[in-house]
Amino acid sequence: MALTYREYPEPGEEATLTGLRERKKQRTRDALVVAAHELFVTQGYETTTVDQIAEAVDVSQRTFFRYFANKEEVALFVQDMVERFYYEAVCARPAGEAPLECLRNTLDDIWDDVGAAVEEITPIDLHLKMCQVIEMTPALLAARLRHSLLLEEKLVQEMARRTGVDADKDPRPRVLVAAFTGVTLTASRQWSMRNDASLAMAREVTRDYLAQLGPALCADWTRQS
Amino acid sequence: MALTYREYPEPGEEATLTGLRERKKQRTRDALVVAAHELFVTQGYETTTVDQIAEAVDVSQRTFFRYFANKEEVALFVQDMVERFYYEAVCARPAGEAPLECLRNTLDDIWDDVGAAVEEITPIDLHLKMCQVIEMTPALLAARLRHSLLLEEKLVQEMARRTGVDADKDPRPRVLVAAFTGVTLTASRQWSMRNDASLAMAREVTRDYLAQLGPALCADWTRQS
DNA sequence: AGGATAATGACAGCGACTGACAATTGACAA
DNA sequence: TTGTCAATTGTCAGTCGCTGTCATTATCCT
Repeated sequence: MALTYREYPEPGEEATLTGLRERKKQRTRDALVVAAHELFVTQGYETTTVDQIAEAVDVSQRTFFRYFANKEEVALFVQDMVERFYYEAVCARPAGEAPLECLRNTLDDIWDDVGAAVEEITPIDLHLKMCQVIEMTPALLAARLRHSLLLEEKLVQEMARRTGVDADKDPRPRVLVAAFTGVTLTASRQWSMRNDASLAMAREVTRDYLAQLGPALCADWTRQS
Repeated sequence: MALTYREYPEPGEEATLTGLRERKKQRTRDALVVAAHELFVTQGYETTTVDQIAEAVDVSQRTFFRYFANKEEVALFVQDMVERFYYEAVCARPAGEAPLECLRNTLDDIWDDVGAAVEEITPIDLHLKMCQVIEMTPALLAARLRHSLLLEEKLVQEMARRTGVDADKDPRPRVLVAAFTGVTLTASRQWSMRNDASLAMAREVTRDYLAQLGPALCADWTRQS
């Protein structure tokens, strides 16, 4: 069970589109993603078989499994792309920012670019509906949380690097990132369960939730925040 | 895919040990748990088949699936028991405490009782090794995170109830619980990866991590905390 | 003791996934 | 252009997780 996606920009390896072969592979993979998402959204994840997905793109089931290690992977493909996107945006931040600011500001900044990146693979509407399917489907939700944990570890390393602390001695990088991603996940979960979900809405909800991090830890909730 | 365990104390339904039938079922179930955990610990989760577990307890594979909805469930059985244990301890707390204090103090208080509760089913050593297997095995880690999310939602409701706020309007209960469980999960993860893991150690690591919640959110990490 | 009820075993079947091998297709040099 | 090599794909067989069904066995209750 690969934890990273094969076929995708390894660090240092450009996504070379040269050659008919490469282009054909990209097209097949994207077609599989879109076809799978459409099936998942219309008839549900569990009730969709891999054979159906393969048939929709007219490849063999075996070929499907050469592109995606398992059925979950094709379902989480776009979300994972967004996560990689976020991580790289964090790494590209100026050095001056405080850790929490860095994580939060990055999130606030990338939404438009995320939308563009998603559109290159699948219609945004489909992606939004797919987000709901992920939240609704236990197996997908579980896989999503595990993927988030992988991102978390990478963010921990980056925060430690930025601040010059040792993540193995000082718990603060882990604590910060854990709290941050915990709140972010909850926000995205609450967001996707709304029926008026949109990218703009995601930005707002996430911002609101993160703004409550300080007040929520406070002892006294009697005053309205 | 059941999200709760069948056969187990539903609210209001006592775990009646009356009757030979009930006792026999409990024994079979516990035997399955112990046999499964021993196999998982010695030869790994993925490489252990359900047939092997069933054979070790001398029941049919079909019977195994009458006790556990899937292979994951038997692996997470004890951890889930601990989570239920924690939740009920939270609900039994005095009303005066502030939300974060309540969650933290409960955690600090229950470790001994948790140990006793675990011992009733499986040797603690086995459970500790099983915790490591869970962290190491992608499928189990994913399932564990999803189960934690279920607990999270229950804790949100309880925190909202205690403080008299509406969890659908006020984001603070969700934000607090998300940050708290995020940090707690990270702590338990770091703990279980140590090779000197013990229950006492778990208490310490978790306490340390939670104590860093405030400082970690702080802008300035230049001073050693 | 005996009938109702619950637990189990045996079996057949589906879907996810994998290894192996043969067939096809694009890349590249002669 | 053509022939060779390597990458991609399809086919097939097989394992494992999991489920429905039905006959069999074991407990419960009067």
